Amino acid sequence: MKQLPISGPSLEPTRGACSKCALREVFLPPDSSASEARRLDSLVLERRQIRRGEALFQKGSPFAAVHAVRSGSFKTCIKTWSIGEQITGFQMAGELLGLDGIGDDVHRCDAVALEDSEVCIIPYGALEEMSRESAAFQRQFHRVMSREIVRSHEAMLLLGGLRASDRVAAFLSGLMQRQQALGLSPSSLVLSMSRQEIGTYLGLKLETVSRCFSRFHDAGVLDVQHRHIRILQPEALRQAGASLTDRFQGSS
Amino acid sequence: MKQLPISGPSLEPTRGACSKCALREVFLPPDSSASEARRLDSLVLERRQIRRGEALFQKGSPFAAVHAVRSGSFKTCIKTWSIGEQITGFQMAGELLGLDGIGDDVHRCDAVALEDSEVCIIPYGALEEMSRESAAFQRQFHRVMSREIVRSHEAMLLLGGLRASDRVAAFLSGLMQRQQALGLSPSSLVLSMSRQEIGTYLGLKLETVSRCFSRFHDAGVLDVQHRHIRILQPEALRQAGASLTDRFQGSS
DNA sequence: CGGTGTGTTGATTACCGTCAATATTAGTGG
DNA sequence: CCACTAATATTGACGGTAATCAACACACCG
Repeated sequence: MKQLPISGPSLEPTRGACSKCALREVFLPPDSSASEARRLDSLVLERRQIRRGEALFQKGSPFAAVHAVRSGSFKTCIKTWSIGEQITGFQMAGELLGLDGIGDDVHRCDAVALEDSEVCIIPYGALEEMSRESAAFQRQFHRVMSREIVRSHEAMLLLGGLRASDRVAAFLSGLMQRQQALGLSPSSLVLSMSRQEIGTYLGLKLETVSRCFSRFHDAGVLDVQHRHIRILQPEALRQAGASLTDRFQGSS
Repeated sequence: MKQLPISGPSLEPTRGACSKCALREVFLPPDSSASEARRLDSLVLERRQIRRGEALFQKGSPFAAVHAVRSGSFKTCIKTWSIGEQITGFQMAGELLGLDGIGDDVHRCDAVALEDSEVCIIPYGALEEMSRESAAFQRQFHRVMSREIVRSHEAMLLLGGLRASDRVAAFLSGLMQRQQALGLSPSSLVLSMSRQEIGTYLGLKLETVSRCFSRFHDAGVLDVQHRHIRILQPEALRQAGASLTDRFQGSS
């Protein structure tokens, strides 16, 4: 296996207020004031560039800050002696990293950049303080944590209840939705992760993932060219991976 | 499928301060003062008895409070049209229910009592308020949420990376540890959930769960008699389900 | 232009799911 | 208290899905 060095000397961080970057989506309620935006900016004292393959933090390293992905993308994974690794999530721009560390002041997983990326560093102490001062902000932070819980419960559903092809379909649907939320093309996407990594996330082997892509391709649902994916029949995908998007109660 | 009515007219709630019940373990740091304990008690205005099979809350119902299991046990599950149900966790005495609801002010899963149970009702508003007043309490609450995130990440590991028998072993190891944390016998336990439910949690069919129990029984690792389990070789179990308990980094 | 990492495809196998029959328990009412 | 029923659990035979092993194709990089 490769080493995953904690990233070396920083590249040049970009400039610009965080209240205007994706962080706004995470922390500011839709109807927030200018003063709240200023406060939000004051949280982020520092940014950091991480190169592809480097670790933002690793399991066991002390927890001090939450990170917001400003650009690029990450995977979070648990490595074990017996299994290898389980990927617990992929994070793209505007999403948070490191909430797992609050529990014991120590990170419980690795966070590795899938491409050259930049994160905003939000010191946890400052976050706590601001939560105490502003009820609105507190609420928003709790929402973020709660949604992460729901998200991983949905991942459990995916792992526990779906056949291979449906997992892949649900995975792609999810990526699509997140891209769309960022204002990017909803039908065309470039995967920043390998088949191996998708498999590790979905509880499948890379060959199985590859076969699923091929089958969707043959069926005319997707146009697959390595990591470039175009969704030709979004409806067919949603149907295959219906479990995560349907909000029905199975009564009767 | 059975109906899961929101529980009817309450049974008689028990008396006694919450700072002395299992809730203490959850919310009070080890070195907490008496005044903090009093404050904690002030959070819980009400208790509620839930009968076996009844729902404490259901997906879609408005979120207003977090619940702490005082006695008995629960399952939380997501029901979908296509899959049936995925159990996202089992909660026993001293554990929290309902954190999923904070995100959108609506519960995202059902919580159903596995046996006659009692919960403490902690209004979320009061919890927010106390979090703003006491940094120590705030920290503790964040810890609880964070640990729930880590817990479900570990569940993903289990679902994605382990063979059937190892899932069952890890599941039993986990139950054992939690029993032990409550000061109960670490070697003997009575399952409050059916094989079906264990299977639904572990992403397996009930027959597979049953077979695993039988194989462990034959191997002399467990003494299985329906829902009464005695662990004869804890070491063998831990070894089979090593993934969740090992804290190593897979380097080199 | 090789070489390495990544992805695709095929053949075979192992594990778990499915279907089905039986056993055991708990819960109910005589 | 016992008989009866429904729910839960065990066990077996069989089949399907995904893992494994292996060969090959393709891009990206020096």
